[in-house]
Amino acid sequence: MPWELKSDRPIYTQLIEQIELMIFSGVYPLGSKLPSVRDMAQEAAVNPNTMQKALVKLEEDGLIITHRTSGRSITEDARMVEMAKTKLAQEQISEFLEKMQLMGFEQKEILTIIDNMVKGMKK
Amino acid sequence: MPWELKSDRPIYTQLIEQIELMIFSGVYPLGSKLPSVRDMAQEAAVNPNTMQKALVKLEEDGLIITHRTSGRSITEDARMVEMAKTKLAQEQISEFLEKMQLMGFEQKEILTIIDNMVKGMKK
DNA sequence: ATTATTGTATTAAGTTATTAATACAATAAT
DNA sequence: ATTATTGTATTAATAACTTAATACAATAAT
Repeated sequence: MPWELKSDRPIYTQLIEQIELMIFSGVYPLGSKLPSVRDMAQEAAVNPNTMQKALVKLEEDGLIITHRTSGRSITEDARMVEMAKTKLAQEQISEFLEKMQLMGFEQKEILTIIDNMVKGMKK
Repeated sequence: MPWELKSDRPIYTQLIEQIELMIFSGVYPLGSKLPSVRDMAQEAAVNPNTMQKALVKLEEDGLIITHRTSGRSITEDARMVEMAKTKLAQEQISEFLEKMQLMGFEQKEILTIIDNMVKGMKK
């Protein structure tokens, strides 16, 4: 796992994204144990608190479970992973729709525009 | 125009939004002259540079034209206003779609989810 | 030509957010 | 019981961003 950390955005958000992807893609299988905060921090060459911050967020999203003194593990509930994915998506979406409405777009317009843009996307 | 400025977000972004709405809604008609930066700043009870920052952004978006020493005016081109609106929208959208794709969503999924959420919106 | 008004550039101050350093608390392992 | 390992909490340092203060430059108005 090549932790790719750029400096144009907060490190902890990048950690969140990459760990998420590792969970979604099975690098960390459902139910498996995660390395300790300190180990993960060292591997990513990051301060333990920064890694901690990322892990706490992932826990809030339901992807990770914390066992007070015996470390953390990935949830065993596959639906939970799907839900977390969807929850994150919906956060993005409502944030997005809110902005669009503030800009004065009607719902129909929004759908039309997105539809066009999606069609215009590569692949 | 009751400049409503809260402190939970940068002031200049709020200025941008409100001026945009004033343009879209005709408070500042196409081609009309804007008050000077200093006047607008005073009216909004804000530092001139903060207002300046907002105006520069609006200019980049094509809504406003700057006449070096004789102030600024709203563009006369109605299509320009529409385009600016659309441009802003598309920035929001591509940013959004990018995130969604990073999260591993397929295009079809994205459309479906948005469709559902829009249907669930009030009004 | 002078003055007043315009936008701009530069710099500093203030504020918020991010990251790091360190100490603490709980418990599994021995 | 002791020790080592775990996550947590608190505080400090750093960095980034936002806002403000001030000085500059260009030109329309007189």
